[in-house]
Amino acid sequence: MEAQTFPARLPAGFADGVFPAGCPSRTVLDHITSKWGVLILVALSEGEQRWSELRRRAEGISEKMLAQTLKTLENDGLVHRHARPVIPPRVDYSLTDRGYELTALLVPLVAWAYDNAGEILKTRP
Amino acid sequence: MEAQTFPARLPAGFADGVFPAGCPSRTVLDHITSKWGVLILVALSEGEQRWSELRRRAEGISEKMLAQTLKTLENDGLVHRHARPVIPPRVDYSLTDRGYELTALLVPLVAWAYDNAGEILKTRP
DNA sequence: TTAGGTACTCACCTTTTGGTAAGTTAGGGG
DNA sequence: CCCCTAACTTACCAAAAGGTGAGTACCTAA
Repeated sequence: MEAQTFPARLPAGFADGVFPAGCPSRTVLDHITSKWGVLILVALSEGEQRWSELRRRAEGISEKMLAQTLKTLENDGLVHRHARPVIPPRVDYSLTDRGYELTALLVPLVAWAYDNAGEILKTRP
Repeated sequence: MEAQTFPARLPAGFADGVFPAGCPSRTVLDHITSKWGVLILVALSEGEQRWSELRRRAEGISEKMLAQTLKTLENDGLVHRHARPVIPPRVDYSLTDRGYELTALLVPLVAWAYDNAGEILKTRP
C-alpha cells in the first residue's frame, strides 16, 4: 500500500476516501454508466448519427429506452439533438464538447471490457 | 466526421459500430459500471480494505448490496478476498492485477464525474 | 385514397433491483 | 452463562427499470 504507486488519484473532494451519499457526482455517474448510456455515448464517439442508426447500433435497445437515454444525455449537456424539419422526420445526434471529453474516458473502458470479457467469463466459478 | 480526430478507437470487434446484443462484454460492462461496483473498485484503488471500511466509504450501501457486489467482482477476478481465521472475523479486500488495471480507467471517470457534476446539474432543464 | 417512412409518446405489465430487519457463526470477556 | 463483535445470509417487500404494442404526426408517392 505504501510501496505501490497507483496510476490515478481521486479528486480532493474524496480526500478521506468516502463517497458521500448525496454527492451530485452520484447522479452523473448513474447517467453515464447506465446500461444504454455507455453504448450510446460510445456509438456517438464515431460521429453524428441519426435515431434509427443509433437504434441499430445499440442492438437490443427498445425505442422507449433509446428515447429516454438520449433525453437524459441531452439534458446533461453531453449529447446534441438536431431535428431537421423534413418529412419523414430526420433527427441527428452528436456529442457536445463535454460529451466528447467524456467519451475519451469511456471508449477505453468499453474497449477494456471487450478485450477482457472472454478471459473474465471463462474463469468464472 | 472526416475532419475530426477522435481520441480513442473501439476494438476491431466493433468495426461496424454495432454493439451485439449477446456480446460477453455487455455482462462485464454491467458489472463494472454498476452503481456500487464502480465505487467499490475505486475505493479499493486506494489499497486493501476490510469489509467494514468499504461499507463506510461507499456511503449508503446496504450490507446486502455490499456482499453481492463484492461477490460479483470477486467472481470476475477483479477483487481478491482474504478472510483471516480470527474471531470476530476479519476479511480484507484488495484489487487483483486485473482489477488494478481496470481502476486505471475507472478512477479518471469518477474524477471527471465529480469535477463536472456541478456544471452538469446546474445547467439541467 | 391510401400506404409508407421516421421519430417519437403512452399505457400497461413484467422483471429486476434494492432496502429492511432478522438470523447466523464462533470464540473471548465479564 | 450470556453477550459482544464482524462479516455475512436470508426472507420478504417496495421501488424502479425496462419491454410490448399501440398510437401520433406529417408529407410524399402510388
